[in-house]
Amino acid sequence: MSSRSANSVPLDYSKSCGGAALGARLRRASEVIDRQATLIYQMFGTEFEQRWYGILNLLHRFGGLTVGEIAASLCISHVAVVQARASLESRQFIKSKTDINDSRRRILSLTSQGRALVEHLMPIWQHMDDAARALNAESGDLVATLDALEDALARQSLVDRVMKRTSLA
Amino acid sequence: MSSRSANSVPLDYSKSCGGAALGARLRRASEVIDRQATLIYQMFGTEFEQRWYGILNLLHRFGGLTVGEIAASLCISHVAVVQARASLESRQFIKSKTDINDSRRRILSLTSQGRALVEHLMPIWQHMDDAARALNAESGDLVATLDALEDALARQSLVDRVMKRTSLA
DNA sequence: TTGACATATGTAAGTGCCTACATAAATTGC
DNA sequence: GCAATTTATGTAGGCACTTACATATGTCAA
Repeated sequence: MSSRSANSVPLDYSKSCGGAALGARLRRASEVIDRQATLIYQMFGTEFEQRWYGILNLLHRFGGLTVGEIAASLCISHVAVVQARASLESRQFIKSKTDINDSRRRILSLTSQGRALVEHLMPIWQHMDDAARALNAESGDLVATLDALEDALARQSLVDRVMKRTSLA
Repeated sequence: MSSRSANSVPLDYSKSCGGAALGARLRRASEVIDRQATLIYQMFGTEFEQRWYGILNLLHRFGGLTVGEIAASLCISHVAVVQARASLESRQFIKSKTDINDSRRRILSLTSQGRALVEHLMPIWQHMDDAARALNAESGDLVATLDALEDALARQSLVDRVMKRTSLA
């Protein structure tokens, strides 16, 4: 490596950054977790996409649900649900039918293959939960911290906080 | 809404989920922050992409750097840097030249327009830093918690933690 | 000094979300 | 009972990353 600048460039600059890098920091953490989870499914020999998790779990626990209900419950856009649905339906893990009482709605439910997939992955998910609980404890309760962040942002959004400090306020 | 199932579906199911949802939880938080930051730049009337931030900051503080140096410093892939570079260069905020001593390398640096953009955004970034510091305090030191999470994962990865609990160990 | 390997950058395609927009069906007000 | 609005779903394309692979250049050992 050239000695031109190597000495002066920090090894993990994002750690030293404030506001505008907080999102990047969170993104990086989520990507690490996602990557590791993907590896675990691979080692377990099961084709599985992260985005299936919430939907499969909800359908397994609560039976048939609409796209909108799932989106609301998982706090994601309905579009994300629609996309995951396409992916799950093409592999026949879920099926969908139009609601008899409201034909705008589409009710999703597990197929027997979907149920089998959930049963198959249950032990892995249990282990992941255990591991996550340990990680959470070791990190000083990340989950509580994320809850607190959401609360803080609900009290006053980042936009409001910044605008308050600006001539644009 | 039909009464079919509404009562039984939790409002924020991802909060009640453990391991496999931790990544989703982090992702959601990062998206909230990113979205708000995007709004702030919009209100400030400046076209700005999130992914420019780290690179512009590094180049502003440390002068010319290579793609690899930037990637290492920001803990992102070199591909992410290459893509951001294309975006920044097409708008003439940065320029690049091949390293004289090693023609595999490409040294990126700010143009005068790039420097002007950084100077223009400095006050906003300062406000965002202040706001982030406040959010960090209100959330119970999110940054420290993320540091601790990274440390915990470095001690033992999620993969190892799960495999240890599995017959695959 | 040349062949094997390592390093730096770049391209293509994928991931899991998103916003903006389109369409169809239900509801509401007049 | 019909237009205006709201609600539910769907499509197109974007974002900030990623992995897998391709190419060019440098390094090092026999």
